[in-house]
Amino acid sequence: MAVTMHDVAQRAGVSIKTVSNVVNGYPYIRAETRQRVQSAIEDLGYRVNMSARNLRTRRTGLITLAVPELSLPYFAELADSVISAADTAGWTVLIEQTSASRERETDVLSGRRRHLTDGLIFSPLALGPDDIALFTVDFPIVILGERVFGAPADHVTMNNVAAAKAATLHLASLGRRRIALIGAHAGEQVGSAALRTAGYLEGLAEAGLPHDPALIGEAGLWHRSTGAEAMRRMLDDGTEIDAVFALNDALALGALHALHAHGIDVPGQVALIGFDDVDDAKYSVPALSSVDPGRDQIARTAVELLLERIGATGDPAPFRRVVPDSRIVGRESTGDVAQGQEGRLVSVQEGGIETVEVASG
Amino acid sequence: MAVTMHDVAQRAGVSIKTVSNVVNGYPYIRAETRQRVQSAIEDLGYRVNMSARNLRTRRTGLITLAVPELSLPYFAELADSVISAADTAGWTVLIEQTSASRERETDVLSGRRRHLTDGLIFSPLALGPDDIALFTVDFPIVILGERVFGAPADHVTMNNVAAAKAATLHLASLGRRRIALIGAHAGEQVGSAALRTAGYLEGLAEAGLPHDPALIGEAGLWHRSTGAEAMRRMLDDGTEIDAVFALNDALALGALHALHAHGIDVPGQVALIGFDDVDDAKYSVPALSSVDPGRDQIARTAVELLLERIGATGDPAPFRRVVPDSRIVGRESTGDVAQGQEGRLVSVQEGGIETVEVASG
DNA sequence: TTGTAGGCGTTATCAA
DNA sequence: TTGATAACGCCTACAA
Repeated sequence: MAVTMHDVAQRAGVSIKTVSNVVNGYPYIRAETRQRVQSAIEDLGYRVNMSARNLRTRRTGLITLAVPELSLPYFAELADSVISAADTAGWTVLIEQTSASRERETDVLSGRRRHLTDGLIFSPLALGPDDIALFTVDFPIVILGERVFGAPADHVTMNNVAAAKAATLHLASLGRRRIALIGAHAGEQVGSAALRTAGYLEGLAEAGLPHDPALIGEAGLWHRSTGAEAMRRMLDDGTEIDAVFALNDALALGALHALHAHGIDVPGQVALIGFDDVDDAKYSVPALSSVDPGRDQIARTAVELLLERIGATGDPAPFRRVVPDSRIVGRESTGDVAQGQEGRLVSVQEGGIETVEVASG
Repeated sequence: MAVTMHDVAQRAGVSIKTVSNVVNGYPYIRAETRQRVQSAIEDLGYRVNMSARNLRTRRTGLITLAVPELSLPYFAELADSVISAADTAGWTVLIEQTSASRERETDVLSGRRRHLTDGLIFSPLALGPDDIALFTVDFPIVILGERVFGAPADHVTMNNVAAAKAATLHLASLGRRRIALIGAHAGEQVGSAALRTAGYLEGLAEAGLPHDPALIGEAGLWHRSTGAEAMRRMLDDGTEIDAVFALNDALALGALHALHAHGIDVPGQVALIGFDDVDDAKYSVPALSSVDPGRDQIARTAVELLLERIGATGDPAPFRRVVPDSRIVGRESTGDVAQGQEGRLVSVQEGGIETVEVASG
């Protein structure tokens, strides 16, 4: 049977409450008493029973991070950052994988596991603006991305349009004229695909390049395999290109594979840039240029906002939308650095913080 | 204030116990009563309070998975598999990152979070055979890997020696004579590095190749960067090689980068094989041959063994050691397939199950 | 088939 | 500075 505060109290010859005080760092305890309790705790190997504490305090000390899939490097790295940030603040993270399915994303908001944690950092991929009502719940949420603006929650997003535009302009500045896009979602109005595509189009316009639909490659899921397929299709169609902007790094690495398979030199014949700046990017051959959307800052900010709201009392603060700075990192795949050299910072797109008006939930 | 069973009972005009029975699927309830309770639950938006249930049942429904780092693709994919397997069985996974530090690994066994979950799947990287005593705890553990054999726990391990030997023999079978190893840990007696190195030496011996210390490249951490460095050092030293066995895929991808930077053709001049068969392997250029250690089966087996032990009553079953089959997957980097083709199965090393004698903890 | 009583281990309240 | 006592919300016995 597990050791309880009762056992410790008995052994130390004090009351249960005193043990509790010692455990929780209550300051007004005689040093001698504290010492005796500490010894008893160690002798008995006592550990606080979290379930009991949680029941009593109505807090679990856990937050949920809901992402599509951990095996996607971007989300694995994000999870790493979120866990570390939460850990520093003394909190523990529970990860939910949604597989980007509508059902599982809904479940995250109202399912079985909901009452296990005190708050949610949520990166939705299936839910959209029509589902805002689902976000009206009795626990704080921080939403990553811009699929569901208007939901009663804080948002931490990427600088998608500005960063995509900057990436496109960077390719244009290298003299590329036939810039393909890989990863588009036809007809979608919200989400990263739509925003990054918009940025791409803005970039083309600003560079004075025409928009050719043949240069748009669809890819529903942003995996290496779909990136490779989309690239292959475009090449097989005989579409003439001299640059590729892939909407994330997985797509870019897949595209790189397909380009290589077609005997096309990167960056000689085709310059390539991705998005996310995952760790892999540095080590592909050639090393992949990418957009660094400020992942670590996103993670830290999300945890910060969430814990702030969990700890908040009184009137709810207005919701905020935070956009970290993003950066274009030039590497070998755009010829920004010679082979074997580190990536270099090409440009920075500034983010910002704004307050969002939402009917309080 | 949150809705409790009490509120539901009142609304449905039944006792608390009846609500509890409905919630927990107790069969002997009149359909009409059940219906009434269900409606009350929905009207009120009632959710079970997990803390209270956990306190009462002494179960949390959570298990911990402790790994070094999620940003390492192998562990991200392992976590994905473990979460999925646990989810299927109705369990939730809490991930702890240890950064392979001794302190954090010890913490996993006895720290603050220990009482949050019912069991532990642990992939230690710092603790070793001298720390077996730490594993004598009052909750079940499944250990991944073979650093701490003898600990009172079930083990799920890779077929390290046999698989490494097979990988080495595969390179030899391609006519390679100067097979380098990347990722060795000098002086270490336990752990993946030691075992895979042993397999490499066995492979060399069986192929009748001499062991040349110049062909052994050290790399403490198995990251892409350290793999690239180790490879670079060896190349800069002018060591003659025609094949590389990297002890994991991250090292292999780093090595590939370094080989490329030196203008060396893979597999033309140097054949390359990794270990882990992470998703990246398929999409590097050239696609990376690798050892598939049976990750998914490892995850499923670990979850299965753990849940079995959590649910066990009565005398403890003897500890088991399970070794899934491993496979050599040949791709472009060993010239096993032509460019653009899928990998092919080169060989299978059979694992097995054995019972381990350990003084019961 | 349903209800009542009691306790799981902790923290909050209020005295002492 | 410390102690008694009452919840927190649920489940297990046992009774009806």
